[in-house]
Amino acid sequence: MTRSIQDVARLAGVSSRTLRHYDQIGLLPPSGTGVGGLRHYDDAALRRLQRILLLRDLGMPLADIATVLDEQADEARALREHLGQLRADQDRLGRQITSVERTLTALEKGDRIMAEDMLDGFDHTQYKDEVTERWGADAYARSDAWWRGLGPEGQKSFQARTKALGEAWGEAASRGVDPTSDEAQALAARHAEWLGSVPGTPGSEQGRPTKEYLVGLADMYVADPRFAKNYGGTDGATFVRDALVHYAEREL
Amino acid sequence: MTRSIQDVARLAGVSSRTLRHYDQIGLLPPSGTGVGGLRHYDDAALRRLQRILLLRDLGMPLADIATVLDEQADEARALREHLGQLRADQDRLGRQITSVERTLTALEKGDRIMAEDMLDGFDHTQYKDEVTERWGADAYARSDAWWRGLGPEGQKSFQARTKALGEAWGEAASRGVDPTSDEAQALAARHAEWLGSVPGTPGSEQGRPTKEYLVGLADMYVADPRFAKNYGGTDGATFVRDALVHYAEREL
DNA sequence: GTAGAGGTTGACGTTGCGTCAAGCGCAAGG
DNA sequence: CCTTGCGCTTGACGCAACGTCAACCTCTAC
Repeated sequence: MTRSIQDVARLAGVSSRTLRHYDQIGLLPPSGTGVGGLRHYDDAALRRLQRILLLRDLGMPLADIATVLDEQADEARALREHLGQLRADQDRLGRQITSVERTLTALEKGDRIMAEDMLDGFDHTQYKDEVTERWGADAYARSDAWWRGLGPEGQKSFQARTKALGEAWGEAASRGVDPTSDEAQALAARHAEWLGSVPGTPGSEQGRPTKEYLVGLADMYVADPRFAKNYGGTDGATFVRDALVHYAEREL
Repeated sequence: MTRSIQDVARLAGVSSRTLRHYDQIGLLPPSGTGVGGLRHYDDAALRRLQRILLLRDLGMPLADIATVLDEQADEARALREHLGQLRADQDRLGRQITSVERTLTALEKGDRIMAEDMLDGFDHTQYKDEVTERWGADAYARSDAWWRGLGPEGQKSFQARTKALGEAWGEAASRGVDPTSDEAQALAARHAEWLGSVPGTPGSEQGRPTKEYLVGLADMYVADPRFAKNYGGTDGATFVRDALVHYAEREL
């Protein structure tokens, strides 16, 4: 028994266009054609369609489905590879989500927080006492809440960005780049954007730190060895400061 | 001061093609053009590019970015909507991942037994090579040892039970029985018990398969025609799967 | 004079179909 | 007999975000 393209489409819950597409790419040719080129499908074709749709629903590209079904490829291996792809996508989505959440938080509440987490080797509790003393226990609590709210993924993502930024600075410093050069200024822009993504940073409501905050922070990078070590010591920190100050005066 | 397209591309870490694309769609026109149509970009364009790239990295479509940046749209609202989209994608991915994992589990652990005794007309050596290749000689040897250990009587008995079970499923499926009905659930129980009697089945130590194994297997019945044909094709296999999944969720 | 670097404008390829557009075969109705 | 109309056919464009040629131009350096 054979069915028309519409019958098959209804049975399988897809459009007839999809079936013609599958025919076109050779994924599912009809079992035969009648007058006027009308496609008809037998049970074998239906079963093949079911397998196709299952794999498709798993997110596998049609090209991969074709090879798996046609060439008796190692189905398990294909699925494992596909699983890796899916997990990678999920990770990326998770990072994007925490980023968007962070941006939203900054936009909506503009919470108070200080830069201790990322400036101090990523141990955001390391300077708890100092932070508490300087900005109050309340501020610390909120900062801590923000940090924990990021979740493991978000924290890792944030640390990765922080680390990448620090390395870019260090690399540019070691090459003796001019702090006022385009390259250094681009880094400064990234730095400012990064700061702006941290809720509580003065100016983060606008997505970028205030000029005063940025300049003050830049000085601190040089003055405070805990900061300086993240940028290759005093020399590196000096470079960073000069670049940031230059940036702040021009852009902010 | 203005920069060439390559300068901007390097500074921002994108390709010049991307910049020309952004020009083409009106997202980021160059601040001016020189001889021969050479594009050049000023600082304002660079800042706009930075914002574009930030939003792009958050996974926002270029079209949305354009509206957000140009029409002073509600950025927070746009981000929230985008966040919803991201979360939906993540959910879908999560479901796909668990589905693939289940399918893989069934493929890797289940087929070891099923490939020989049930899927292939009860010729348990027919796919010896395939089994050996996929899961190692050790796995095949153990399965084979179990099978031989049953003796002629035991083997005949097992085959009879297997055959009877398959026929009962097929008969119920053809009558259009509800997978959640008592009748179908009783069959599911028999099926689970049957599985539990096969050494190597996850959970067989307790005499019944684990929930995960049963659900994964159920999916395979639909996905793999070698399984499906034992239950009257895809339709029958779908019925069996639905009944088994329902059973697994309630009983295991 | 000529090569090379760096730029330009097309235009096609990618993925999985949705969505017209134009035309054909067959049945019912006027 | 002719017209509708349904169901189907084969193109062909559109979408997202560019990558990747291809052909051509302009300025500089040797």
